[in-house]
Amino acid sequence: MSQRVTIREVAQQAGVSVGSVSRALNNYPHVSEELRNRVVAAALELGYQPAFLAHSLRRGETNSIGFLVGTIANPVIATIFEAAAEALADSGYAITLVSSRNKADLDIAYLRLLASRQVSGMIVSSASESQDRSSALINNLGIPTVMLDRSIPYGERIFAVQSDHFAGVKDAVYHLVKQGHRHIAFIGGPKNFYPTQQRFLGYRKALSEAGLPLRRELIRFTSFTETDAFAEALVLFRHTPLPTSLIVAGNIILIGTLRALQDRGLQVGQDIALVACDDMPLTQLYRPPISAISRDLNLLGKTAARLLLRGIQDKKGRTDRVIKLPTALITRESTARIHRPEAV
Amino acid sequence: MSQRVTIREVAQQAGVSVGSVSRALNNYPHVSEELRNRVVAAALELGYQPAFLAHSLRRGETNSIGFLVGTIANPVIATIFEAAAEALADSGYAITLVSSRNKADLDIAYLRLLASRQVSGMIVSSASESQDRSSALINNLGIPTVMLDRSIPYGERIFAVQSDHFAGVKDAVYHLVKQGHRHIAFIGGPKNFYPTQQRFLGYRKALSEAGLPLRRELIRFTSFTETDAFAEALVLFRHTPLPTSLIVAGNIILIGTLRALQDRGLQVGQDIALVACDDMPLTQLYRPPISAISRDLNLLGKTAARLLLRGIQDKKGRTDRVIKLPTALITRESTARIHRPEAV
DNA sequence: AAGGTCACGGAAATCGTTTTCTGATAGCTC
DNA sequence: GAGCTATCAGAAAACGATTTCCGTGACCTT
Repeated sequence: MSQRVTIREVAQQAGVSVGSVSRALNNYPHVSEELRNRVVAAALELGYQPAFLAHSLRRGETNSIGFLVGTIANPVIATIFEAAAEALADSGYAITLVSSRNKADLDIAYLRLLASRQVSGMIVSSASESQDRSSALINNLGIPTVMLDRSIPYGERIFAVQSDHFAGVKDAVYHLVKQGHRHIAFIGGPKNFYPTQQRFLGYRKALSEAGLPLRRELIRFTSFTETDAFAEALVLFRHTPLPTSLIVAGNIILIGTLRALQDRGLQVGQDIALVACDDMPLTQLYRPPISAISRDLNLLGKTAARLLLRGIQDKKGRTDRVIKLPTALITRESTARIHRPEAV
Repeated sequence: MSQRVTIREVAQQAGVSVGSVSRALNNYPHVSEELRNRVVAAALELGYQPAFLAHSLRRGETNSIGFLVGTIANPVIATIFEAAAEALADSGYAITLVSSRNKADLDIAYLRLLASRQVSGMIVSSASESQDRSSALINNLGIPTVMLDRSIPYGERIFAVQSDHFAGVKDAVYHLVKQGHRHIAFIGGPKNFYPTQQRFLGYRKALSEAGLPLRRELIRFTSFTETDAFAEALVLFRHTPLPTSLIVAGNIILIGTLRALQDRGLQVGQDIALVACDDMPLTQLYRPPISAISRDLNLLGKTAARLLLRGIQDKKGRTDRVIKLPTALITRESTARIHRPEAV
């Protein structure tokens, strides 16, 4: 139907050679003003759009970025993505987004797909148990890559931007301790998941600094699904005596936990104090509002984009390879005061 | 560094001609089992990955789909995207995702970008005021396109998959009327936004069927931002007498509305009955749980993908060009019964 | 034994650009 | 006016695949 108009036709229309058209359109030096005008006019008239594929093939780069996520349906990830996408688009990159649904096989398959599509760079935020395998693959591919909230692999042009979950949870524990809590429970994501590890380390560190014992029965780890989180939370809530406070490490897990609380007829802030990770509409609007370890998702995305762009351009890996961003504890009614002093 | 291995080297390694390698790898007929094995072995050994760019350039198609959204940070859109992405990936397509942040200029720019990247098809769910301009552009581009929850443009290979918002809101109004409500307010998105239009039509239709008047002062339209929704909701709540029930058309708008309710100290289900559009964790977990007009987002995404794949393959536009999917009203405590009979 | 099909090789055209290489023209110096 | 240097134009070679064309044996059928 609408046959693609090629550079050859533009050249013919303008009465110049093909090479000159290319030089004129790509703002090369040694091109007379008159020629450039003639070419631009012809291109405009014919509605010429350079063929992306031919351009990239010759240039050897696609100007596109591969973005691998565990699931984009997680609003936290989606927000980070959007911020990064804006920054990358400003620099002329388009993003190929692949979602592995947290399946290890798909992580690998998608990384290969992105490589075969010759992306100029990658941002990776997958979350399967295949950390090692996919890290190794990322190293081998030799594509500049930014790991989002993941531990960094050993490679040359591999970078990472992380949130300081360790400090975040430490702050949260301090806060709870100050409110008088001594039975502080913890529900985290998978054990080999970087944010979970950092949060748990912060939890342990803060407890030990406060002189409180680490109680195995107050600690649960779960997968990323609401149903698993629900089940693990129930296990925790069946324990007697009920812990007086709880730190929930993850927004999906929070949903499962809240369901479990409602299932057991427990009131947030009344029967148990609650701190969530990541401040979302749900934590703000819940009754009572839920204290949260917040972080600037927008900044996270923008930083990842900037880091990647530098990684793509710089031949020398001179820049810092890891950037750690702060968290901030927002206290709300869910941790306002202790309502069960007898349990403390 | 890791020099790309070309088809020529594979041919040499396998001791066959370049053409045979291509035929063997692409499952062409007239290729002996033995040759195919030899080629596959050589390819595996060398770690050969066909160059995507060269392949696409010659074949004239990229096997990639452009996906344009207003914002992927909206969980409803993200969920639909994920479902569609899975189906498309199964058919060997990768997705280039662009997010216009509901800006009209960016809608146009991104559509052009996708076209210049020679995507095989597009799924479009943008939501700016540029409906007409972008519709016209989509028609001109001649790329098979599925509109997500949008009115369908006139073009040949343009399709649409929509939710039956009209019926959904009608059901909601019927439900409220049955509960005894006669002052039913409505907060919608932008007026030229297809779902808003359909929902408002359903609202009007149901009111008139129930013999209730359409009261201008009970109807508000807002943009997609929480802050705008908050402001519009406040205007509504300052009106006296307060409407006894409210239908909120959109999940972002719901957030703003809930904030406004809390700001005014109004209790959901107590001071005002509430029906939301789209069932989300927030509607389920809110206290009291919020009635919602639900729809199968997964089905929506899968259907869009299927429709697009058919549109790409079929030369003849024989298939239905619009698919409408049902909604289902889920009643919860937010509309359980009237607590202010005096106001009815 | 003639004819047909099948399985391949080898070379070359093609996709639509960019980039290199080779000239050509103009302007300048002396 | 010869010689030299910028400055550009035009032809052709890439980029790495797919695809076509032609040719050649080998095998099968009748």
